Amino acid sequence: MGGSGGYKTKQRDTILRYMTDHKDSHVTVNGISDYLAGQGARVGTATIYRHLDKLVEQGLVRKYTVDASTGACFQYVEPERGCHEHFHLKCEKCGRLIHLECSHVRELADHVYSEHGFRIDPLRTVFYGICRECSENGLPSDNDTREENTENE
Amino acid sequence: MGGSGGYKTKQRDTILRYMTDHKDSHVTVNGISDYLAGQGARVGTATIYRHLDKLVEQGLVRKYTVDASTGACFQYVEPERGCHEHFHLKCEKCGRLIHLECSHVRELADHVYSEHGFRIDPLRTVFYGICRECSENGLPSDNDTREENTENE
DNA sequence: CTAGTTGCAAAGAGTTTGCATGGCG
DNA sequence: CGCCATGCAAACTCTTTGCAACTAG
Repeated sequence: MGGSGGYKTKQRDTILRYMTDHKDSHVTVNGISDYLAGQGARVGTATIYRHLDKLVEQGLVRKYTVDASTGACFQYVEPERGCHEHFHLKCEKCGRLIHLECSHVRELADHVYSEHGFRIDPLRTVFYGICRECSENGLPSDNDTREENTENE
Repeated sequence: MGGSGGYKTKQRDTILRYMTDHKDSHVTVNGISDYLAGQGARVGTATIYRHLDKLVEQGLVRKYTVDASTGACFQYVEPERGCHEHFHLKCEKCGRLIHLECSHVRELADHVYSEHGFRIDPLRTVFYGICRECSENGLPSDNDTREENTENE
């Protein structure tokens, strides 16, 4: 493929380093932008999007969308480690996104694949529900969670 | 408080009927809007969003986001079929929605609740991945699935 | 009559694109 | 020097909100 892939620029470096530094969390374009701005290493939003796109194509970064109005999340994927086997929990009340790294989940994924022939994509799949904090602080009576008009953001 | 749930209006009826008529496919707000406009039963976009939101809260409709720039997808959930009891798998390639009735999943939900304090909402949770048919017919070489997300739409 | 509902348009949020400038090679 | 990369702002798309008119109960 033709050479390209690109020049080695300061911005590309900055973004990639940010991604590798945050490989354990999902980051948003806004988050990157703000952080870099705070570091005095301001990078234009368009540039961030363009690099992230390239990285996704190269398989170095995964992109997933939790909610249409929230914006996409990105995460660095370590080439050596292959696929990350962790899932995400999203609280419908506080909107928090929680990491779930748990052998049970991996087992489930294996089971669904071998028994049902369906290969679950862990990075795309998000479990919706109510997190511990919200179910403790939220309602005294927990008779029906769905009624709680969520302020989805 | 509230009440509601509401008045019985022509628009609500129109939208709900559209949803039940398309229970086997995922629809977008735009799709609904266009279709209704073509039928002479034009309904404002805001109204569609508002009703869909309510229907989601009531558990009659499921919402999921495939891609930020594509818009959210909605699908009617048949109350009689007890879809509240099980989970769904959504194939990212063919778009099919598969019902997963499996004790393993419930076990996982239980585990996540007892160990991680997170209560998963089966109604809203959708597992994304690739279904059996697509992974068999889809790619000639299956050395790397990750690359195959071209026509994601 | 009262309160929820509708629709339009404006406001927001996230993402993409055009274009002139700047930097890598 | 050629060509890709960068930034800014404008353009777009999807979604939400404000508000006045409307309608179900």
